[in-house]
Amino acid sequence: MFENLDPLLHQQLRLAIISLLMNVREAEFTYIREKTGATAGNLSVQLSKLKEANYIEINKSFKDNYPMTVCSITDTGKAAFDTYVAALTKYIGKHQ
Amino acid sequence: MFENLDPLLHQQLRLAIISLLMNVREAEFTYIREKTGATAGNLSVQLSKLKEANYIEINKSFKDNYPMTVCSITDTGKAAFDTYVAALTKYIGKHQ
DNA sequence: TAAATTAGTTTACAGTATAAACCAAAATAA
DNA sequence: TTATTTTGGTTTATACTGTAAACTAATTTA
Repeated sequence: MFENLDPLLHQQLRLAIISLLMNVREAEFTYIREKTGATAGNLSVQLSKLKEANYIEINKSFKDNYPMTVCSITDTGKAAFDTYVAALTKYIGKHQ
Repeated sequence: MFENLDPLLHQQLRLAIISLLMNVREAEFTYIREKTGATAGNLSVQLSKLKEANYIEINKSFKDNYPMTVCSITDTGKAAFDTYVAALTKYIGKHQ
């Protein structure tokens, strides 16, 4: 009746990150930080977890002499998000 | 951009409980346990948290000489669920 | 009368989330 | 030039949470 909700996605900040990345090709660390309102520390940790699960890719480079971290969602991440949304919808389905 | 998700509702079992109670006038402990697949211990803890927040009411009585715990959602709980669903929808909105 | 079942609660532990502390380089101010 | 601040992060300590296991207590069954 109630499917399991992917614990990696069922967390506010990580869900917000993935939600953002579903809508853009890629996004900078700073951009994600601003959009989500997260602290840099927290964001760094949660991005690492998403990367470990292969839900996102992280590319570190330099831009104007400053480090720049660019993130993008993987196919695995997209699929996980779709599955999560489908499951979640069954919890809240009749009431949206 | 991303509203906060009520942490009390943003948890699988508690969300399942509330989701169930949105659809019935009241439900027994055992019924909720079967529907959610939770262990009795976990269910007991999470019901207590929902009660503390006044999201549900818990009535303990006896039925056929056995204790019987009956739960129902409060107006506060209904409002919280609606708010939660509205917020959550913004995270997953475009992809449902 | 011993064992199993029903219906829970309590609690100890593992896992998670988060902010604070930290790092390093670059830019700016004094 | 040298101190201070800013940028862009990472690491880590702590508090919080979720969960299963252990427990309680009454009842039923063998």
